[in-house]
Amino acid sequence: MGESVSEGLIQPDKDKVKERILNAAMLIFAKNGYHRATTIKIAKKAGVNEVTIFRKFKTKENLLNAVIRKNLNETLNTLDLILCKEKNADIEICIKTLGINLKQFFDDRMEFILFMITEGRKTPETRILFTQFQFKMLEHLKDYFQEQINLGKIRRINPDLLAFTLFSFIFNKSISEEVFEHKFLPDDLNSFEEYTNIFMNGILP
Amino acid sequence: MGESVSEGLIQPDKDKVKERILNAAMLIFAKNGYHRATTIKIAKKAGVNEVTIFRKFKTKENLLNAVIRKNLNETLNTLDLILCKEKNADIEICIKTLGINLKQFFDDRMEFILFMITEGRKTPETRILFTQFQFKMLEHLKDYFQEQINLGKIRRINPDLLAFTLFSFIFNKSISEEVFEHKFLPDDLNSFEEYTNIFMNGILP
Amino acid sequence: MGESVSEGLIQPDKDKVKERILNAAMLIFAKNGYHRATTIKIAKKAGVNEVTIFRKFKTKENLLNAVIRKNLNETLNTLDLILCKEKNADIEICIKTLGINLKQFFDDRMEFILFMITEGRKTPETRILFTQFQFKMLEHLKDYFQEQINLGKIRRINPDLLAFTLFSFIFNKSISEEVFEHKFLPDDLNSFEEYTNIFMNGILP
Amino acid sequence: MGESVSEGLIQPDKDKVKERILNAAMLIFAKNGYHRATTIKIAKKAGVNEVTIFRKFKTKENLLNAVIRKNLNETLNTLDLILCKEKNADIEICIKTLGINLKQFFDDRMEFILFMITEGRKTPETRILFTQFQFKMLEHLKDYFQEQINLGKIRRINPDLLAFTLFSFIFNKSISEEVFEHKFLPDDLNSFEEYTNIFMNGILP
DNA sequence: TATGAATGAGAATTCATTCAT
DNA sequence: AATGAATGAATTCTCATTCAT
Repeated sequence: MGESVSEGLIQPDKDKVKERILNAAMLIFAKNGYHRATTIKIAKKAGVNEVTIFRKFKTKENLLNAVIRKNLNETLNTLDLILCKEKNADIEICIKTLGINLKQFFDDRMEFILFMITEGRKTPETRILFTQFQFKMLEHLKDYFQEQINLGKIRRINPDLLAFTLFSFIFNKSISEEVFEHKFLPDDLNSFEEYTNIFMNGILP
Repeated sequence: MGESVSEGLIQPDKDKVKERILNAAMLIFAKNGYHRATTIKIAKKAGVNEVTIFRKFKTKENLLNAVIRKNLNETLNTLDLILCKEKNADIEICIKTLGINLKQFFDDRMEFILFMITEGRKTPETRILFTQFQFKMLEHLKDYFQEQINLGKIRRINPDLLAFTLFSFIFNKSISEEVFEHKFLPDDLNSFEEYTNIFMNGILP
Repeated sequence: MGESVSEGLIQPDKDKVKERILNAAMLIFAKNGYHRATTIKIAKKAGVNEVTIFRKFKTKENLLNAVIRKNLNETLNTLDLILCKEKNADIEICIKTLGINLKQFFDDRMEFILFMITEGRKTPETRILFTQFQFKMLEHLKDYFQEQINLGKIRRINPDLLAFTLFSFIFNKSISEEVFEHKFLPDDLNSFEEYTNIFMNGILP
Repeated sequence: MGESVSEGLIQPDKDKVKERILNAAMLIFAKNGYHRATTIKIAKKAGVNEVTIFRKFKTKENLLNAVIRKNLNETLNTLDLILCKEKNADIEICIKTLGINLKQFFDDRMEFILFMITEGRKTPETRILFTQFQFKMLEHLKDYFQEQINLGKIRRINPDLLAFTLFSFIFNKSISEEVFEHKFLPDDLNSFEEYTNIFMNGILP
């Protein structure tokens, strides 16, 4: 129905097609990996003719890059939202909330992230792009910790290391749950509670 | 016929061939991913005829499973060595040494681990196998921490969580360095020193 | 709607479009051969939309024929000019000048002529067309020689043969220079001078 | 030895396959041109599976080059035979015989030569190869004329030019008959007779 | 009339796998 | 037991051509 004949609606079909292909490709790529993701599967999923893909993206490799770029950008934007929100709350609460949100964020995208880790590594262009993704995330966290150090709320520790430590725990929890059959730490909420405790107080008695 | 100098001898080369194929396959798989790793490339690397692979392993999928099983076993054995060594030392020293060793261990195998993460996930059999890998590692660490808790050397915290926290940091450092262009934390030794400090004392002033 | 400033005007551009397509097609065909010459390349060169080609010419094969017909006609007209000019001059001068002009004429069109030789041969219609091209040229030359024979300026020799002999030399010089890396006879002017000498006096001492 | 059961026949099938493919390719290429000559057509003609072509020659382009190289070599060898034969006979007879032989030689290969002219021109390697072909032929002729000049049997004229002139007539006759519908000079024997007359005595009365 | 979007029919090429020796 | 030769099934990609506006 929607957008047609006249109706006067705003959004024309214009690049809906390109968009549809990108979305389909993203799903198929993430689920199957680059090679098992055939252009015909993608075309079917997108509801277009296979050739249309080549008209729009020239080569499969190109399509891959377009998919990565698009999703990375969207992902970075979402990330900004998450990271900016909690800055002024109490530090313990902040870390917990941020953890929960970030975990959800990774969980939602883990298939794509794993895809990036393996396929993205091969072309230098996407490798750089993907590096930015991690870098940006870590920089955000680092800034937050730096600020807290300046405010005297935490000890003077290398804020890069703090950022990396926190990131590792959350990212790894997400990746483990996606990759392995077995959940070593079953419950997110409790885990974060406990983790924050360790992170803040250390393990010594 | 050809190469059999004399018929009746013990033929120690017997399954050197199978071994050679498995080693070659492991390298080619890890470097290229399952699909880019063609049987002909593997055959060339192994110095055997392509068909020999099919004689020995029937299908490429089979070869993949054999490779994974073999490498996972070897890997688990190596892991045992690392994890058992340091148990009785001072806790801080122990964690640091273990970190260094584990990091080296991951670095050496990261290509294969990444390969497992992506390709292993697809066949249930290897997925289970791979799960054991993580499980075993975490169990070892957990046991260590449980012991330390019992000895009163660290507070009563969920030892699973402790294991997972430590593992995350090390594993993530290794994976980051393999996947991303940019090293966020440049130096292993210093990083571990600092990390151990946080891990043990927390971040609060 | 777009570009039609006002509806009712005479549109002199009318079949400028067809013309533009034909010119573009001629260049692309000659440079690439029929198959490498894609309709999209032609469209781009002509500055029109690909579909316009099909509006105007129905099929690519049709376009080919139109191109050939057009260029052959233009070519034949140009040829007429060259061949008619020199008829009354001294015979040696005439042959030399004609040689130079004809050579230039071939050089300018050799890509197209080579294209005709290979692609034109395949469709009977264009084959006939192209045959006329050679025929007309040879007839012109023949008439000239017949006339000279009648005037007693040259011996009674088969004028067809004379025409063909002269034509061969010039045509072959042009084709050789286009096709081969190496110029066997470097300089046109000298070569024609010498050639005319042989042609007129033979090789015997 | 070797290959087989019994039969004891000399010629093993060894590279008959490669040979068969080359021969089939040569025919299909010459008849259809590079693009119309599909690998499947070639495979069918050669009586092998399409893939075998790629096993043996990697790419279609490669096959093209192999075909050209092979045929050019065979052609150059045949040429040697023709050009060497008649050196000591009477000059007029020699030229006539050589003409007849050369004409036959071209007629037999004209499809391939035309194919070379158009497709060979595109890749530099084959272009050079093909240049040699013409060069060799002209050098042979030139040497012959030089000798005759030294013996005082013909006037002191640029022997390169003599070679080129003779070659042009013969080559052009062959090419014309292949390309055009219409034979301008119908009969080879008579034509050569007459041509030799002109070539030796010139056209003046 | 002109065109942006879409497509069906092949094309080359790759690859795991089987056959015959 | 091992291998060189051969192949069927897929896959990416190209191209002329049609559709809908």
